[in-house]
Amino acid sequence: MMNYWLLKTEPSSFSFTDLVKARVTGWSGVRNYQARNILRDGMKRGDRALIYHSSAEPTAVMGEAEVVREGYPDPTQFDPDDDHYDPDSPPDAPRWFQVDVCALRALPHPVTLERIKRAPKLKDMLLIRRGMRLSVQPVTSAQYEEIVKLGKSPP
DNA sequence: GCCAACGTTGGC
DNA sequence: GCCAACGTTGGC
Repeated sequence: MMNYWLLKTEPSSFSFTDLVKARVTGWSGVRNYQARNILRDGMKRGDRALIYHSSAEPTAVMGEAEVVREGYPDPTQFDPDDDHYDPDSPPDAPRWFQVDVCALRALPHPVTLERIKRAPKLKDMLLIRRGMRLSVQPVTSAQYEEIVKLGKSPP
């Protein structure tokens, strides 16, 4: 049973292009408990994820990725030189987790937030729920397929 | 456990 | 840069 997700990233720090270049990447730096629970318990090998650019021009789903390693402790929480260092995370019971993802393919036409808001089939996406800021969130298979379909044609 | 103050996210 | 809508922290 495959699950579907959406991962937000700010392209100024890590873009979908960076993911393509890196091939396999640890999705590190998530510091929200709800998102942590999804990374630790929800995401399974083979699951698919939409990669979304936030705080970008335009804000849009850029491409697809696959989960290639399930949740394990995010090493950046123990690195004092890292922006996401968490001195309160116990090494024997790490607080923050990450998965590894691999880029699958770019959408030929990135699906902008504006377009998502206009698509009737996408009206229930968590992404466009008011105040919904989760950086790791579930999507339904129908929502996932609709985004991929929209991404094949210009707006 | 309540809740005010504070910090963060993220669209605009 | 603004600010709404959160989430977190910490005094009580």
